[in-house]
Amino acid sequence: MPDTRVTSQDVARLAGVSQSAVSRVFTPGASASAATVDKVKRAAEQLGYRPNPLARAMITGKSRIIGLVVAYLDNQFYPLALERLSNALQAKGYHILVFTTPNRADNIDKIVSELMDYRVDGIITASVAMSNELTETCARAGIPVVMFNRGQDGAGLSSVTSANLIGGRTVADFLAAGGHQRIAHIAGWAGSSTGRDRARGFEDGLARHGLTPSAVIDGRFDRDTAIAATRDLMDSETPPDAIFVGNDHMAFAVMDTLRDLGLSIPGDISVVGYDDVPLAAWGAYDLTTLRQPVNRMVEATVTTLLGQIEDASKHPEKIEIEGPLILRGSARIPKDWTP
Amino acid sequence: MPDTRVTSQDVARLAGVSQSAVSRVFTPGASASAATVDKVKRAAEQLGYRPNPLARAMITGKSRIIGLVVAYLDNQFYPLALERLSNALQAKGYHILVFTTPNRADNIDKIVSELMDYRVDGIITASVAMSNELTETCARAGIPVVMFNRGQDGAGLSSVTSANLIGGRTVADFLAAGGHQRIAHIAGWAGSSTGRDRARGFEDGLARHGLTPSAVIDGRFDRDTAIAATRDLMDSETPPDAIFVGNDHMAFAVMDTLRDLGLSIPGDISVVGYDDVPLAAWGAYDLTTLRQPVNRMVEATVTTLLGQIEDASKHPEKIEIEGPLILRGSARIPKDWTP
DNA sequence: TACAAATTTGCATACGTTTGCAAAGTCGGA
DNA sequence: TCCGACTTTGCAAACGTATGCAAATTTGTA
Repeated sequence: MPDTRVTSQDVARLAGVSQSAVSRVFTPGASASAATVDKVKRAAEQLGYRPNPLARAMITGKSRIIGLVVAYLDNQFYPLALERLSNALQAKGYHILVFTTPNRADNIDKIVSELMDYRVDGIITASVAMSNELTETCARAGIPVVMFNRGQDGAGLSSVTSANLIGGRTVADFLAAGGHQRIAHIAGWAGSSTGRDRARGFEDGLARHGLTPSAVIDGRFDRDTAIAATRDLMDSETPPDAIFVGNDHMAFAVMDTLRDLGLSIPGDISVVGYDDVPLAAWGAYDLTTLRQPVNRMVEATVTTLLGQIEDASKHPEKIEIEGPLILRGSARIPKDWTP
Repeated sequence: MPDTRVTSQDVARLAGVSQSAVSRVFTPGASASAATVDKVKRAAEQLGYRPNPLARAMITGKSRIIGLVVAYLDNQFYPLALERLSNALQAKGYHILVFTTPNRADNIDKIVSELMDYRVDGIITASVAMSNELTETCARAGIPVVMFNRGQDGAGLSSVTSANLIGGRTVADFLAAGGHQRIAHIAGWAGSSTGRDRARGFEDGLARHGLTPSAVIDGRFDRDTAIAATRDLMDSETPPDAIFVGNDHMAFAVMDTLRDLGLSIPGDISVVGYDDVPLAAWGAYDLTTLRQPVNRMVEATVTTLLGQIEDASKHPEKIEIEGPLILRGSARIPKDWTP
């Protein structure tokens, strides 16, 4: 009957060895004879012993805990990423300590302090930007940070994003090839690299076709803002016949609003999103969107982070992963379209 | 310039007091003179000292970490709950360590072991059932557990759910009053208390009106299963004119499928869900559904859990929270309907 | 068989806190 | 002014593990 609080001492006593021996048996790198390993394992099994990760963390300085800072979970993309990240890290013996935050900069300061208190081995920020000052703090404390789905100008931190510039350009090509005349953009939050890059790629892309967006509005990655923006666009003298929306979450709001106005999609107007969250494939929206390959992004995030944890001399890297445009029913498809 | 790894020793040295004094200043209950408090705070500020929670956890046995076990994050209800839980717990100085699991029982065993390794102060399981054996293990280890959105027959554990029986009954009343003739139920997973209770409440409710469900199919809280179930239902000789679906997540699938079949909602058939996730309010679905008051459920969860943590003698309690039926456009509304 | 090299083992210490205990200090009232 | 009651303080021992070091044991080689 395995009971509470059994320590390496107890195991040592039962196995007739020293506490150090027990420790060594449970420490991957350490040396112990086959005989000791056997005795100790047997005793440990019998008592139901498992090493205390907290005590271990104290002495090694490694907690095997990764801090995850996340802002909003209402955009389906993030829970999905969280789930995948947790699975991948669990498989490697790490766990995720969650910190939620409204996207206020001052708040992040506090949160990073708390993270450092817990001696997390690494930090993943999802949809959250880090000030340069904060970057510096983490670097000095030797805690690797990976920004997930957000970039940063300085070379200080690792980041994993999709190829937002290329993605924006692809959408531009697609909409231009579709023969749309007035193409508007409800952009992702201008305060985020992700939002800016998609917008820039999009405008660049249009320019190549001699076009320019009929309007660009900051949607702030927010549903209500996107709804208001859509209303404004459609109220104008020359409403758009296509809208590229900065992410799927807003695109759904846009589609709801357009239908509210009695418009047909894509008959009257095309809508293209960004992310390809599962909901985009559901019948009610059937949204044409540029996929962010969440699996590969998660994989890259974990690899980079663990790499930096295991080898502190490793340099931060900025990883961009390209995703395809997923053709569905919310936007007119050009004849002979090839991506 | 606050730097890495400053300990209470360093602060003590600078402040000219003993290390214990520093500890006492940072320990809420302890006694220290105003003069010491001042000296220590000043020194701590200057060095950028913050107590190490791991060391604290070692000695007190309290980690201020709550383990959260969660199965699937694709049903919007759970990320939302997670976010709220995290916020509420953070406000109380606790943090969430996430454990994801496919819903396999054997897996849960391992996960609970890991949780106990980390000496979590409490456990919240969301949409996950606990075996009686496991319940026993936690009880013996003195770790309080609250099951969120899932109940259990034995009296061993606390649980917080909505009033699923009453909810199911309310939906039955509503659909019966709407004059529907053949009412089917695509139920939540029969392996979950939540799914069973809603189904039972629903059948009881119909019985009161002298009705019986035209069909009951286990949808397993799964989108694909729900789609298949819907197809089966509509393929039958006497297809239903109303479907009560065990949760919103499946209800969306049902609506997509019905529309695919060219049916009009609620003209040809009414659909009612359960949860009232944000998506239910969006234009594309506009789903009539029974609300699970997530805020109050989270509040109750946190209160119960922290209560048990702070007072170990407290008994587990089973809390049920009633929610209203939210009337929207997916189901015919009876004249003069009052809940 | 003997001896050097390599491996295994135990001892003791460290990690950064909290806390029981006893000594020292503070305060008020007679 | 003196004494008891109460508060504050420092000392030292925990908490459960990892690890450097030196002693002990095993292994390999001539």
